[in-house]
Amino acid sequence: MKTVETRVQELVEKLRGQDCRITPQRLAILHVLASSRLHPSVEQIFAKVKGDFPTTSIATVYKTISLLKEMGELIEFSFGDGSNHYDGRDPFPHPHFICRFCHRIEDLEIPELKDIGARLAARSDYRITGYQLNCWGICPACHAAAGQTETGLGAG
Amino acid sequence: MKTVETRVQELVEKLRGQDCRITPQRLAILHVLASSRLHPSVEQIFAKVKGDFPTTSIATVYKTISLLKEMGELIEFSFGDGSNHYDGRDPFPHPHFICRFCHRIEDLEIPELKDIGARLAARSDYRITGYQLNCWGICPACHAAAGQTETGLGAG
DNA sequence: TTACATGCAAACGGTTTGCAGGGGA
DNA sequence: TCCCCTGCAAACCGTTTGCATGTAA
Repeated sequence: MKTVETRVQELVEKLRGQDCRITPQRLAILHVLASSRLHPSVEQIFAKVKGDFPTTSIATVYKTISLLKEMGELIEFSFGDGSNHYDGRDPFPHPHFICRFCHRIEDLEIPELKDIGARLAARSDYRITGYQLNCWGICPACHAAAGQTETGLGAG
Repeated sequence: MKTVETRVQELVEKLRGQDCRITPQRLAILHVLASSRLHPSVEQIFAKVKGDFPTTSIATVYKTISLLKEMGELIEFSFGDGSNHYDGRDPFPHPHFICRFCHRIEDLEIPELKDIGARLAARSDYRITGYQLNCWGICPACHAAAGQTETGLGAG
């Protein structure tokens, strides 16, 4: 995985290539996106950027996010919690894990599903061009913190 | 797969078991949920129910949906199109396909991923209790209707 | 008869938009 | 300098809530 600064520079160059200007606010947003492993919401990105630029508007965050999304440089997730979440580190589809208790969102390594993308893309009748695999459950921290009663594989 | 009427009766009995009343509006909602293969939104369910009960309120649809969701009798999806979609025919997780052009949502048969649920549940470190696999692409109808340029496996 | 469901309207919260002023290139 | 970007506020829209009335059991 590339470093945070490498990814920021990559995004800067892609924006410049689209005749977009690199403002201090945008740079701060890019840095949050490139460094956040926990798939932040717009509100969370906004909160971090505000630390450096207190006058920042949430509309600016939305506009930059929208720009990057159109360019295919970040993945948008709707986990049904009311707000969307974003992965700006790795815009290529990969499995995610959402803890039912603390709601943290992490990348998930599933070795036996490593080639799921190729398998899906190879299907001839449906022309699959992208996917999202989201898994819900209990993260190690929450599992350790409390005995758990939920078992089996239920809805969503 | 069970018939529409069988599924409606099943839902009726589960609601009765929770001391819920079976009103004509609810019965109509159950019928739409049990018969819709295309994973309707609340607005779409509302439109169908209104055909039989013109005075129906959308709040009633939301309340019944919420009830069934809590009972685990339907799956809720957020595909990022602004509204949630529901599967009341089969509340057990299974892959879905969303057409990028006509936005239809269908169940997807992926034989080689038939045991994905078991594989995920068997993972010891993360206690996975549910999942959603959503695939985006071009449905046969849209593919036939127009030449397509999109290839590869891009973001979500 | 009575507790629950309905339907209306207002509230809510995340997202989008319009616009005047500011600043990157 | 020029055009894009910012920040504010209002609009937007799916969803939730409160409450008086209606109705299933």
